[in-house]
Amino acid sequence: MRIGELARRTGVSERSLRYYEQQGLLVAERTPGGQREFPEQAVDRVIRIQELFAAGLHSKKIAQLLPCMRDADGGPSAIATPRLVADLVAERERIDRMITELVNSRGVLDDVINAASQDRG
Amino acid sequence: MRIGELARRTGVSERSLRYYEQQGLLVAERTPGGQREFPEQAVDRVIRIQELFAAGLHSKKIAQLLPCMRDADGGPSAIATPRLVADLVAERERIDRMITELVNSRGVLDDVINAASQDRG
DNA sequence: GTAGAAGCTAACATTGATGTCAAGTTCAAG
DNA sequence: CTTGAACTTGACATCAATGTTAGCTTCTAC
Repeated sequence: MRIGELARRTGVSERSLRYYEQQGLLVAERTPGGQREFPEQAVDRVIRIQELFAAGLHSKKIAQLLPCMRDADGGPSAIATPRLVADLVAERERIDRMITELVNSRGVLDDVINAASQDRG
Repeated sequence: MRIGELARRTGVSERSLRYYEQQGLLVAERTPGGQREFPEQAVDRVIRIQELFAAGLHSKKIAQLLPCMRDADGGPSAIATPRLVADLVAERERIDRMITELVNSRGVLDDVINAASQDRG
């Protein structure tokens, strides 16, 4: 599919998709005229890329990580190096702390929202 | 306490603490010489501010939110307006989506880490 | 072949919290 | 009083993903 459809189907801007390709996170064929042709599988991949961005990973690390993920259509095409594994373990710890913080913040918002709705009966 | 101690005890840089005060997130007395004097309670508050930042709230929204939180030492000093409540509900939904994404990403990292460690037995 | 939608590259802007540096002031202890 | 640590304000820099614009090209359908 071309970039417009991918953008529509993932909710990610064309600008970002081009950026992802530039960073090596997406691979696209090119038509003779030079337009990008993404595989169907790109939809899932974009969604996972977004999740990893949301988790605070930088594009460089995501680029290293992606080949080691098992895709919908098969096993991973690479195994993480020990160095990468160490990085990922650190990221995982960071994500765990982040989740804790998010849960706490969610609780704070809950309190404030509940206090207000209770105040107004 | 002065800013250095607060920075040490919260792990937040002095730069950020000054920024928080400027944004109305922290209130500090001043010594006759003009130095900030933070109350003991600022430690908890800074930690909660950091959590809210981590949750993706902007300083402006946090500033609105803070007076409505119940502090360690008492009830809330304000009740959220309906407008603010609507905002907070939206933020809460965003946080929920964010947690979901984080959990997914954590799973991806787990897979890659496990695949590597298993590969090396 | 032509019109309009969709795509391309490239460059510049934005955002928002935080880092950093400079030049000067205050504080605490001898 | 003096010295050094701690503090002040202000300005400028950074980061990384994304927005925006401009000028040009390709594709699709008639």
